[in-house]
Amino acid sequence: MGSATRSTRARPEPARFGRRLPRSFYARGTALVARDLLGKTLVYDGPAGVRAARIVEVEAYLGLRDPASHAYRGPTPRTAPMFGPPGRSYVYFVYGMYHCLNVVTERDGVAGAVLLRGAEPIAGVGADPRGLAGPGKLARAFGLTTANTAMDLVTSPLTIREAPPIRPSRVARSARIGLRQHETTNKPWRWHVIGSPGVSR
DNA sequence: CCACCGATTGCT
DNA sequence: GCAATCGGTGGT
Repeated sequence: MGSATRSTRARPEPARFGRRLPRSFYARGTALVARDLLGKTLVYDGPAGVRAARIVEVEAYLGLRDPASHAYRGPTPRTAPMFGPPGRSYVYFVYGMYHCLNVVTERDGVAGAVLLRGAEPIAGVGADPRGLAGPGKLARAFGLTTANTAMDLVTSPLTIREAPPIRPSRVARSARIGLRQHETTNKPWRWHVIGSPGVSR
């Protein structure tokens, strides 16, 4: 009926970026999702305007089997989104001054997420090629805080969009960064685009 | 209630 | 190499 044309309709999506990744993309296993996020476009159509960047560095975090994961000891108020349905954000606050953005991966009830550690500027995030190199800097450049946790990447203004894939020969895999060295935490669950200035290190 | 500490960053 | 800075978490 006529009610469909009221002002409740969503703001037009930015046309210059690719199509949003479907829910199914996020539900294929954390490691596979992590690898496939390289090259995709992170877009946030937020209060400060449209911001976008190309993802070039990620890390996978699991749940009860991963001592390095926030979800290792079970769900808490902060980590609840990690146990929620796939395709949502999990943003946490660390060191009293930084925020970090994750993409939730496993099915509802199972913990799993991919930390976005590095990206290359596309729009609205400055031109410094090193400005998004590191999870704290990336979240800051996008203006993301804990207020942005548990956002649905499939239906909200925070999205990840399709983009030309990264050649396998351009992808490196290594141990995760910033963890207390432990046999169980040094698994090769970090992926990055070789040579990109958006990689933290 | 209290004490510890971190999926970081930037400066010495 | 290390200080900054503070909310989440777990133990008392």
